[in-house]
Amino acid sequence: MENRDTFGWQDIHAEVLRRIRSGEWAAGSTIPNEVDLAYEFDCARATVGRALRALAEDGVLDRRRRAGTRVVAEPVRRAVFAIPVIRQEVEAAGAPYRAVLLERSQAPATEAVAARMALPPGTPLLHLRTLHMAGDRAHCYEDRWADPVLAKGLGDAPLDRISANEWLVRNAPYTDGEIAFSSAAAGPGEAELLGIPEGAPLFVLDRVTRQEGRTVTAVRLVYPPGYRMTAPL
Amino acid sequence: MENRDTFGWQDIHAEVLRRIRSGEWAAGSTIPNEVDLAYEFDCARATVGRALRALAEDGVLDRRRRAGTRVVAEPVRRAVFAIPVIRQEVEAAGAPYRAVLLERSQAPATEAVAARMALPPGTPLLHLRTLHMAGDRAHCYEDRWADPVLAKGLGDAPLDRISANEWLVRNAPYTDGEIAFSSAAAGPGEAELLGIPEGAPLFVLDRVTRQEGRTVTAVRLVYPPGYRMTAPL
DNA sequence: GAGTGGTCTAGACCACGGG
DNA sequence: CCGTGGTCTAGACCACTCG
Repeated sequence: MENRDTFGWQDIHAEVLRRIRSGEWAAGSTIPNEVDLAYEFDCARATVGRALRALAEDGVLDRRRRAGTRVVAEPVRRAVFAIPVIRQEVEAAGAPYRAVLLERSQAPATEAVAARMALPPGTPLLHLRTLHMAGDRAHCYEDRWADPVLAKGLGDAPLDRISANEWLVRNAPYTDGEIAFSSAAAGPGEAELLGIPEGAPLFVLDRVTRQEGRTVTAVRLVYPPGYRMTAPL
Repeated sequence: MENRDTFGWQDIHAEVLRRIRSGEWAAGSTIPNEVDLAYEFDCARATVGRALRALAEDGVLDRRRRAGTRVVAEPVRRAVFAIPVIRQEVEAAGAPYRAVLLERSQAPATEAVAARMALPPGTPLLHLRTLHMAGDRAHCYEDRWADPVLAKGLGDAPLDRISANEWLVRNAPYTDGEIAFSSAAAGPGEAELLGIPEGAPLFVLDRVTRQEGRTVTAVRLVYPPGYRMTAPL
């Protein structure tokens, strides 16, 4: 439709990507510098910079002062997963969401939990176990441990309206953390709660969040077989 | 060390994030516009824009023309996973890497594969099965199907030096695709190849890549129990 | 219609780090 | 040292969309 005679940064982004994909600019090679590209595309240097910065953030280019901009040799494939809010995940599937609070207690950290949270074993912690229901079917099982100091108030919060996760997001912000996916065989308790055979292959999501180096909460979400966590590439 | 009297975009980024985390700017509320913030921080509007854009890319802010910039109410947690190159993954663990090509053949697409690749069942495809070894231990099992036209040459390529994955990265670029994680019980074949009991909980990575809407390759990587895919939060 | 963010410019200075 | 990318500025125009 349009006959453009100028280039925006997205056009440059696309053109550079095309040259890389086509092999015109080989993996590992240095591409022209910003000034030269600005001349070629007849635009300001900042516009080229904007395009190249985006490609660098995508992991396609490696940019260094003085050394120039290189095409990354082995592009590490990165996938950005949107970790769903369980309530929304269930409702998006068209099922009514309900959470069943199985346990909320003060308990000393077990060996395993202490290791995950980088605390001495026996440290008093808040322990919450929740079953997330999609209609009358179990969607996933949540086993959460939280620091009673950093998450002060969680022990008494009304968790019928908002989940422990939502409470923590609002009241105990984190500065960093990790997430991990893995698989595990269903134990007797998990099997009964989720309504699946013992030993069934579970999908496990472990998440630890910290505030200034101190662990706020460690949560394990366990999904029955068939659950898929997907992301665009 | 330094006593700064000006603000860079990263300083503004940090300060805005602090105001959000502290509740000074509540979730869901609209924050001041770029012009006002530029006045407050005594800098150019573009500098504020740079900081706010970064926060929007992080999923913390929602920016709309005319409507202004709002603090996202339920920040969708995003995790960026670096999908490892298997050779590097193994060598990083200190084990010698070796790939065993179990099968390389032309075969018609099965129902399941046809569905995954959005092709009619029976379409002739390239089928490669590889066992990735870490020392004398199986690290993961790869089951790959590829379009023989888009991946022309893969059928004859010497896969002892570079893997099918590396060959495809170099010779059959993709424009888009998806990746998915899930769990599954080990079948008899997988169990024997990986040296684990039948029915053991596998960690499964499915990846499909396309070029201009046409599927280039569909690959399934199967890891034995204990494997973890981690990412910073 | 008007206010907001999105983009671009032409120029400037700075910070890093390869040679 | 000095070329490169990183950042900032002051201004301008545009695109979107809410009221």
